[in-house]
Amino acid sequence: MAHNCCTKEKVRKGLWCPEEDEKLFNFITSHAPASWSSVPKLAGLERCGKSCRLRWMNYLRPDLKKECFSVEEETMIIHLHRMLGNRWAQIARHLPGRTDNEIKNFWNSCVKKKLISRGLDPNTHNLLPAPKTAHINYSYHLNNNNYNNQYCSSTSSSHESSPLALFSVAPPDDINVDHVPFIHGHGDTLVINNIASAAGGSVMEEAQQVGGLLAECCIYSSDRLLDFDDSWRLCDFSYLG
DNA sequence: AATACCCTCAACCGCCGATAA
DNA sequence: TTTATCGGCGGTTGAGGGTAT
Repeated sequence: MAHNCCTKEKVRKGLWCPEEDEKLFNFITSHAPASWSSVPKLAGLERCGKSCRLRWMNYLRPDLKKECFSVEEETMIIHLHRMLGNRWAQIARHLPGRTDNEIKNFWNSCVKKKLISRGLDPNTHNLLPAPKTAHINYSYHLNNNNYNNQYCSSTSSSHESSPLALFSVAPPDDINVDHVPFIHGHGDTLVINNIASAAGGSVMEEAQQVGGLLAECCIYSSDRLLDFDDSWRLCDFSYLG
């Protein structure tokens, strides 16, 4: 059923001009309209009430942030999307000054592509079928004052080696936070399967206690994005040629 | 310089649930 | 209980700007 305000004649559509913005802004900030459907007539606008509401909510509201999304906001959006799916309005409630529309656009134009490039399905946040896999020979050693030079290793076979390949690592059953993998290759993406369960679900907290520095790598578990923290670092692995 | 293609994002559309009459 | 209206939401569109050819 059409909204009452939308069925009236002389309803403008399309982009808002500065004069319209000024009329709407002045009206809303100086009145408390009972309903959005009454706004166009009272504010002297040839728009429907829905359009006025949208313009106010998404653009004119004084509490809106105008700057680009921060890294923290992006991380928050990814986390919330994993939990809530495409419930943009709910996600927006956790990000003050951001609108559902803005977050939706940001997701569709930027975040989606980033996740895909990291080998993750943006809808499910699970791993996509890897276009390339490289079984690697990897070793773990601690990079921490208390545990320096402790070392253990595990091996697997290798199909190919490319410094920028997306690769999947199946850690040994006994992986734990005493055995933090060391990664070379900044910007690479390392996918660690089952690390959360292997570490009792608190690998990040434990890893922070282990200490070290953070490498510029992207690290994911197969079922959730792991939170980075500057207090620990993944260090070394080597490909089998 | 001209054209095609791509990307971003503001705005619209259609649907849904809540509420009032 | 039914109907009309509204606010709110998610999906989609298309204008306009940027980039590649």
